[in-house]
Amino acid sequence: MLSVDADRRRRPTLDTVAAAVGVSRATVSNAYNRPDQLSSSLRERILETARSLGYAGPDPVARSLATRSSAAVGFMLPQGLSGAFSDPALSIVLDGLASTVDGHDHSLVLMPGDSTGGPRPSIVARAQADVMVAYSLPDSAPAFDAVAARGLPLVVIDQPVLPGSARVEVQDFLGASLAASFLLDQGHSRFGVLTFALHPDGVSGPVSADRRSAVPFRVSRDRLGGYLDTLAKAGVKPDNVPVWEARGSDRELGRLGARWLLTRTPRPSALLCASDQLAFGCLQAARDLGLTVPSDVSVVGFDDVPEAAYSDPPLTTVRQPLADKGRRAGELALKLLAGGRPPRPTRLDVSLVQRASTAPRT
Amino acid sequence: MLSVDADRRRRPTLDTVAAAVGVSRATVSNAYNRPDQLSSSLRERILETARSLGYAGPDPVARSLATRSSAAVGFMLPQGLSGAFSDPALSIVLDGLASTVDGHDHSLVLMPGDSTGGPRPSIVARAQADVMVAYSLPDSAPAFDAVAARGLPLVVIDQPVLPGSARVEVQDFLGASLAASFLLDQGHSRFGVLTFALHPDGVSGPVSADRRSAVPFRVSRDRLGGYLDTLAKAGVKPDNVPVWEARGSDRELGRLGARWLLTRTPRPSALLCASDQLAFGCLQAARDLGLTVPSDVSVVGFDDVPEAAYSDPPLTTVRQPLADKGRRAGELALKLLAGGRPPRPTRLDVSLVQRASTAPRT
DNA sequence: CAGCATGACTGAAGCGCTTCAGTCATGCCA
DNA sequence: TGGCATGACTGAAGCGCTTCAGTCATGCTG
Repeated sequence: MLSVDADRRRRPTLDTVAAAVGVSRATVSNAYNRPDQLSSSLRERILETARSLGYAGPDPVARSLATRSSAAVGFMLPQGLSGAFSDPALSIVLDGLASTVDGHDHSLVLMPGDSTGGPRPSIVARAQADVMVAYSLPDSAPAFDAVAARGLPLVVIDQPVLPGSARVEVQDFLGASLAASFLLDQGHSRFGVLTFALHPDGVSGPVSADRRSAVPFRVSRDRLGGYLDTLAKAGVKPDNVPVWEARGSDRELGRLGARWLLTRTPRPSALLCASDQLAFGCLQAARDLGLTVPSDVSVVGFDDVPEAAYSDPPLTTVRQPLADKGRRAGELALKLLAGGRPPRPTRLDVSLVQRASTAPRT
Repeated sequence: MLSVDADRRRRPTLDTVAAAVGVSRATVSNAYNRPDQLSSSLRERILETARSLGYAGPDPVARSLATRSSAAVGFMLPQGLSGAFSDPALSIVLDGLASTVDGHDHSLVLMPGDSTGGPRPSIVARAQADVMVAYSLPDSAPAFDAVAARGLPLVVIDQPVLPGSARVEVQDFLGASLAASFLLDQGHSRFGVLTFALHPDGVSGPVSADRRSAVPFRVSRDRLGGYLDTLAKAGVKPDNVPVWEARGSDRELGRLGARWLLTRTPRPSALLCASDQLAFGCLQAARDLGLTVPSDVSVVGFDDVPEAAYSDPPLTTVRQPLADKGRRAGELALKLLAGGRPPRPTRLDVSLVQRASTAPRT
């Protein structure tokens, strides 16, 4: 402990190096940040001395203070990382984002959410980032106020418009509607819907009518709405469509919900899921119950994660360009950072990918 | 652009608030950080004024500079986030870590690696974190020097000891050896091994003898070594065991490698994989080739990710306590931050989980 | 050779905050 | 009433860096 403290206290600074070389602090700073401002021989000498003194370069924090920029983008998640990373869709988005900002020498600060459906405001208030990206937080999450209070630029992904923020999103409603139409065309008439969280309260279970109103997660709202509205237009009353809400989007929660859905009477001949993970759970549940997909029951997912092509059977699903979503968000973040105005929202396309988990109703 | 700049310039600071309330800057600071240092009525007044002025609390960067602590832990990855997050094992570790540090109001800064097998030194040098966690980087990655140069405390996961660093690791060699012994006991004698990267150069393919030496990734080294040494002790010469190196650890790369392994002559009756993801790829490859698991070929994985219980067939695999690994790393990081000395390495247990992807040789 | 552009380096003013040694009433005890 | 502990607040010294307006030789032009 003592020695750590001592280490800290002794760490050389710009001044140390400047004194050792016999130049001004500004010159040493220039040696690192503006090589064109000094002769290369002097620069070499400075760098060499720095090395021998154990000086690792300008302190990032002090640098950030002086430049008023921390070269980092904050990423706000609706839940803890556990839930987050078990969702491959998020991983892909995050990767797209990370590679974009990393390419511009910005780092990524992760801000996990809690039961309120987003990071705590105190976390946001203290995060060392100069632009924030929100990923599918509930509408009016407290985190948004915290971002606004700091006056940080904001990019939202899968989120309704917020004043002054840039936005990238996917046509979730349309995608869901494509899937529902497809199944209707295949002759199905008894449906079940499996959605992920409608509310951030961590509840799983059958969805009552009142829980279906004022859904704060836009994605859930649109996918569920896209399914139910399309069915309703075709004459399938929402009241006759059992809906299960899973508190997260993973395979096991999907299995649980699907078990419930597949034991309703009459049994649905088609299951519409809000994500591929949930759909994988359905495949499992069907197996558990001795049902065959797709002859006994058709299943569609949403996202088209890579695994959807390899499941057994391969999944019919709604494709959205996940990596693009992340990349685009990264570009927007960098643009806002550079002082750009938020452009009009980027809307990404969806399409239905037909594989083997669906079949015409026999 | 103008307005953003103006916004920036106008943002209130502690001084603005202090002046507005008519107290000293120190008192405003105390209102936020040491409520016991002033009367609660004054504190209320300060907070109220701050709110009305649009002051969001002390600037995190300035605060970090003054306190010489950025309340963040850096996480260094061997690859880009894409590869990283497609690996559920990493996600789980990261979640354990994140929830631990988040509970102590520390944030998480991600530092993705590149083709050198770790984050670029420049990234490390500029990262605003006061402790670093390295996850399975290659031995002597340049990132380590950068950490050392900054004098930051370091926690390594799955990594050989580095002077002054804390360490948590899993008994990979033992785990691999358990799996190999098990298959030997089951009567198998023709094996194939599927490993993830031995070197950070992004090469996939059959592994030659020279590539097998001086493997910089400890995990790869130990798992591969555990497999081959155990087989060798039982009389199965390493030269007779085909080994495929996948450049990453995902299902598709596994499938590719398994296709090669399963088309060797004689065909292996058992496949030993360095990860569950690779093993899932084997299951797929076997299906592709019209082989049945486990009657035609047995497959074992490594990690025991949740999905291993649900694959078809469920995977026999080596279990390691992934979440614990992350949590423990988080605790160590916090401990080092508090000035603690690195304790002796934490060694986590492994065990073999038998499921349905293995069978006695017929 | 005067005049001037150029290159190389410096001084000092911040960036916004924390912290610690004080200062100054106040109230209490003997 | 003197002495002193206590609570409330302040002044000023940093934290380590960037940046911009200079300063000062130096060499080039006409």
